[in-house]
Amino acid sequence: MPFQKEIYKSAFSVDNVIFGFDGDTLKLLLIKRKENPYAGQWALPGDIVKPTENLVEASKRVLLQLTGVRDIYLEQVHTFGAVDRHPKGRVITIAYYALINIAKVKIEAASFAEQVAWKEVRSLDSLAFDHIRIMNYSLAKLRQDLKLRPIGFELLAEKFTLTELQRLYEVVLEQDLDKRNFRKKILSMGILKTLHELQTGVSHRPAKLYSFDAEKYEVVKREGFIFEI
Amino acid sequence: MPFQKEIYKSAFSVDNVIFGFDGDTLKLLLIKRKENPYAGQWALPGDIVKPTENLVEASKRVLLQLTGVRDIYLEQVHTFGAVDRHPKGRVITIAYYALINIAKVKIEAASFAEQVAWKEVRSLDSLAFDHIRIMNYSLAKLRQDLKLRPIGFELLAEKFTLTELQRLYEVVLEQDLDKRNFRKKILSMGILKTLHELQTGVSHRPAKLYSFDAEKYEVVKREGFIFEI
DNA sequence: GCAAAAGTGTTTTCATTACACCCATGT
DNA sequence: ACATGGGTGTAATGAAAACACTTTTGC
Repeated sequence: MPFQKEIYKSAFSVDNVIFGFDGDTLKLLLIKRKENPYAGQWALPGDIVKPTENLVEASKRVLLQLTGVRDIYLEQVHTFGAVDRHPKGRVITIAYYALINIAKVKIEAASFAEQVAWKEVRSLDSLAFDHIRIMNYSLAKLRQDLKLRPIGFELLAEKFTLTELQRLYEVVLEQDLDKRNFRKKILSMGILKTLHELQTGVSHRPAKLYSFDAEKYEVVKREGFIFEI
Repeated sequence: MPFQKEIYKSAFSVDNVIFGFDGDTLKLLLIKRKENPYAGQWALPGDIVKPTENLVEASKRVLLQLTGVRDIYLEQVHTFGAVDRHPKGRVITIAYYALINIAKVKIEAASFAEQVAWKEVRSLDSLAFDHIRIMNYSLAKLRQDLKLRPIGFELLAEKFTLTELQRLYEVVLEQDLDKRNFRKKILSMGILKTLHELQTGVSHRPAKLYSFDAEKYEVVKREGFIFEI
């Protein structure tokens, strides 16, 4: 018997903070809980970790089970462990965050999720447990990371215009950026591929399309580079 | 009964990565374990979290019990949760790190610590559990944080010279810094108090003494400032 | 031909870097 | 008087910020 019985009176869970972008606003993937505690309330998709699974695996499994979302890169944010954060016992939770393109995934409620939906981050005021706090913490980390690394490409379609990319940065950072300076900077990083294709079906001058060049990024990253907007 | 029994077959611990500076090298506070697993090996001071304590509290309690170190600011680094990281069961651990001035604390082994000691970070090659990995991860975070915030003052005496401060940055970052530029920069931040006192007992021109001005730092921080060396 | 967004360069400003000599003290 | 680290300023370079007009398409 490795430890005394009493230490087993605790459990740990994972919670996923999944940000999505619809071209206009920043959204969060939430489930409506079917079961108690907090039945009927919106919550982050999360659940207890099984004894035989690693944390990120657990996070991916839970996300898939509850929302149908699969195959995404999750980054650990922080562990929340206040004694009273869960009404039914001592449950600490490890939060993970990710960015995804809303148009690329289909969401589907299952397990103890009664519904799944994308909700605007700015409109959220209450969530189950301490999930508002977890969301705010993750959002702060997202903003910080967005300034240091080229994340954010995940949130767009495969092919995107520079204006779309700029809009994404503006929405996440909640600040306006200068068009010329933004383009100069993002292009000078050498992590975009010009596709020599144009936007179609717009009633104005069509924009050039770009895609994120993961290989170039790897090279640049190895040489130790700092991404900053 | 909140959850099924089986989820209680897991536990969580905290581990402390305590960096210290002796004016010359960066050190890590370690304990020699008295008990199994890993009896006789050096390890980070850590232990299982009790059901009734918050995580940081647990971290402080464990640190005090094992090493005698009290009253320090601990920052959460990351949670490590590989299924096989603990030989006796499923134990995930939340790592905290801190910086302290070696001369200011007295360390004292107790509980399941047979010894406590400061070991040079550069000389470490193996530790109990996955503690080397945890240390490396924390060191990376320390370096990152050192560039963004004025931590590091914790590692020095109340009164210090600019050369001492520079030496600290050089040791942690493992790079040489230009004396004039370092001084220009650190002074321009307005977070140091000039004490109008001089070093004594040195066989060269005595240096001016400074102290960290926490109030000025709070003001500057509120106005949103970025510390960078 | 008008509306709507795309696309494009230059100047100014500021921060970073590189760099060498005199100063105050103890022995 | 010499050895030791303390202390100081300036010029050159490069990055960031500010800023306005022409272009291309659909209707």
